[in-house]
Amino acid sequence: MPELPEVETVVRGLLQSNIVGKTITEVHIRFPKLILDPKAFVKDVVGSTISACTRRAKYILLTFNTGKTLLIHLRMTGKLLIVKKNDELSAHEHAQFTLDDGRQIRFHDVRKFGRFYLTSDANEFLADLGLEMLDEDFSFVEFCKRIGGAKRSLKTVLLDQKVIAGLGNIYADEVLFQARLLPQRKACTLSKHELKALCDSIQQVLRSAIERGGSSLGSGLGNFLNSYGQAGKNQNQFSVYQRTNLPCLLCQSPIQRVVMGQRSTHFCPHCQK
DNA sequence: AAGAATGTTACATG
DNA sequence: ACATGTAACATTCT
Repeated sequence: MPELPEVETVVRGLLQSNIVGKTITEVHIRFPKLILDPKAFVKDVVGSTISACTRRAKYILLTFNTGKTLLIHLRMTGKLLIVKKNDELSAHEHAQFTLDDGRQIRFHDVRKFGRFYLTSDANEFLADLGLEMLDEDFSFVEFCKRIGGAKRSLKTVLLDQKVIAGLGNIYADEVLFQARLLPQRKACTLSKHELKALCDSIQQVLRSAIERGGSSLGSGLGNFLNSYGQAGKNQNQFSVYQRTNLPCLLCQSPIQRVVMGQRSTHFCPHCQK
């Protein structure tokens, strides 16, 4: 689940929990593939103080006073949970960071796709990622430059993290509905007006999803939860995602589902052009 | 019980 | 170099 709004929700939760300024007294990695060199990682991080917690694309960045940055990618089912350090360990908790105030940050991941990366140069690590759509210095001109010429379909382009950072399968579909554009449209066929609609839709969809605390699908263990273990509310706002054959909210036509680039893709064949 | 699931990457093919 | 397609990762849910 975790796309930009979910990752942003996690980061805001961590900030609210006042983890910045806390020192890490103990680290346990119980799933070795989580990070390149678990032993070196533990050695490196123990004793560090968290100096910042931010987001870039779908990465959570924990910056330490040592100058190193821990980048966490949740992939499909990863979660970061804040608990008391004596809380019983549950299944799928693959890493834990004990803080000097008696709490722990735990990494929970059913499918084990999530990864940690420790770097002394976060900028270099993140250099190839695409536009940050909600940044203060976001520029529509830059957006057009990146999207406008692409010969690929809009769906593929929106999912390409090197073009635009942070959209995933859910929000790509929602954005295209909001912009009234078919996922199959080639990006290079968009008029200036349509590019503007696309740009505005991305920002609106992301902003409102963040306001609602992200999207949580279903009730399983893989479901998105924020750092307090709470579900989001945005799943109730979907216009097309997982609404196959249900009536379009605007025109009542049945929502269609096709597969593009191995991902299920939902759209209204009447409203989207 | 087969198929799909929010993400990414590596590899192959055109 | 670009575009598309497939498999793989690991597990759970429908």
